[in-house]
Amino acid sequence: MFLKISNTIAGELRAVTGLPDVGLVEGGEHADLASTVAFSLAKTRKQNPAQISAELAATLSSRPELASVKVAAKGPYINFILGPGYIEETLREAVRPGYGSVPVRPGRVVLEHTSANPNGPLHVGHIRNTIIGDTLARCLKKAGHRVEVQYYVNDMGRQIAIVSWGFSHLGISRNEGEKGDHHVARVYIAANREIKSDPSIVEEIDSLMQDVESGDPAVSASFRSAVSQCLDGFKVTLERLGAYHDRFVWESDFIRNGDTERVLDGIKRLDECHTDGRMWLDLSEFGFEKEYVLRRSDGTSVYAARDLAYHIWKGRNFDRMIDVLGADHKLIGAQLIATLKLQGEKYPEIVYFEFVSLPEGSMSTRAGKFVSADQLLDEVTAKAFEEVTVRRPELDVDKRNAIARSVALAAIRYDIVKISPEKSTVFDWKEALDFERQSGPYIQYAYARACSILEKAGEFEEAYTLERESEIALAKHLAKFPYTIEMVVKELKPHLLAIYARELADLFNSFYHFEPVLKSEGLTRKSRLTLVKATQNTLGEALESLGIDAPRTM
RNA sequence: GGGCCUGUGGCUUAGCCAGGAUAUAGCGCCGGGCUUCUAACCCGGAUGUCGGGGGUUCGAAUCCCUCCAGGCCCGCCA
Repeated sequence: MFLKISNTIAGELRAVTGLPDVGLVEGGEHADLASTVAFSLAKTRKQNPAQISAELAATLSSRPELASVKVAAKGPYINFILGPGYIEETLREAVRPGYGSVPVRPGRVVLEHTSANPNGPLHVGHIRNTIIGDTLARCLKKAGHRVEVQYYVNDMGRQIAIVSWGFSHLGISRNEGEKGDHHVARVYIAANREIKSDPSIVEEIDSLMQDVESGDPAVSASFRSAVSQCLDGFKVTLERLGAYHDRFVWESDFIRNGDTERVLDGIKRLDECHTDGRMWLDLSEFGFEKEYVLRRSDGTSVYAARDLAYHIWKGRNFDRMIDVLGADHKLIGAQLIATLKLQGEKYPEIVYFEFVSLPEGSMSTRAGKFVSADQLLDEVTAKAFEEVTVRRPELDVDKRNAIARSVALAAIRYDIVKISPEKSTVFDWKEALDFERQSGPYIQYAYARACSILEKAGEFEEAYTLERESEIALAKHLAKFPYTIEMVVKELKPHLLAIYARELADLFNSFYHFEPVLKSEGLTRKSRLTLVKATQNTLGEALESLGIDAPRTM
């Protein structure tokens, strides 16, 4: 609704001024939308901008397309205030199930996220990737895109060789009840300690990497076993996080099926390719000084070569590729894109996020310095259970456990997704365990409240007459939901939805405290109930897109 | 040394790419509000050289230059 009226107003302004850019901005407290076009016209027309805006406002007021919009000049600004017709149409749309969704669009999108190395459990840094990626996938689907979500399993890297070596040399057995990924971390940390005290082990690691690339069955099986064990642990964590992958793609498959060799053969023919024992690309025409090495002098391929094969495969099977990667991948991501361009292949859109560190410094799986996602989930869930028990002591344990799980997931996902990805953050237990303002549970609570009102109200006839300030502000925000989803998908910025949902909950809570719903009467009651229903529906859709449960009671 | 990102009240943060009207919220602080639709809530108040300095513009948190501070990257690692 908001999108539609914005386009109409912009179109009218263009028609009236003849300018392509009509300076349409948010109106703040003055209006719903405003135009600053009078400033730019002031120069060419050599007139006072206030005079121009007054004239334009008068002209626009008489346009039939803007019949439901109040147009008024205020100084140099042209203000647009959306009227009752807009509110009514918004409410009619917002009460419908699936509000904000659009029909399926042509083309398929492949979105890769998380793809952490299987050398230890997912930690609070990795799950920033998971949550950004999963939220994007949900928003893309809501916006009508067909999406396949993939996890790229780095199963033949040096880290995995170290884990494999550790398993066969250190005899570290799995503890009772220990998750596979946590066990792998202990092996990995111990193996690194061994390497540090005896650097000659590095030769054994190198030899393992050569064996796996040449397809040695025993070594491959050993790698695969370690990776599978870790991945099984990841899957449990991802499930708890409410994040879903359609497919796990194994890096080694691109060696086994010959894709990597074929890709390297193709690259060999490029002018930018140099072979001096190793094989590398000169990407200086793209501004990269660094040599982009694809094959070692011992003949084995490096990660970049396999990644190239993976992306070419994705590009040929999908219409659009999106990768979610840590900011440490910026250089290699840009090199990957440059190389794909050289080959005339499709290249990915990459969403980067900055690092999450601990108060004591950066996280390191190798050094055992990390807070695992499992630990975070456990502690937040325990705290949530305490909270639920205090607030709802009458509920039985199962019910309280269910709410606690839902609240914990909301707290974790929201805490992470609300921060714009380009901001590096420091993990803070106090914030993670806070379920109040600007949190996921806060939004869930608004939803549960709306559900409670609707349940008590029973059947009612919908009506669309809103008069109070808090009602109108709420309804106007509902109108922006489809626009917000559009923006998230267009800009690949999931935090916009997080901010939107929080603002919606804020406005609903204010409305709730100012205007009685069930105790009001007649048209007012019907209209307010319709507003509550529209809000409940929109909050539900927003929460679903954020990967957060929408509990009817909490 | 070079490249990328970040710097907004004591703390966290939106807005920046597509420049506009007194800069968005939260935490914390001060003061109110639960016999009233779920107080995981609401209302009011104090708190800002939008890192510093130049520039462009009628207008700069937003664009350009420069400096400062922090993070990340610059492996025949992934």
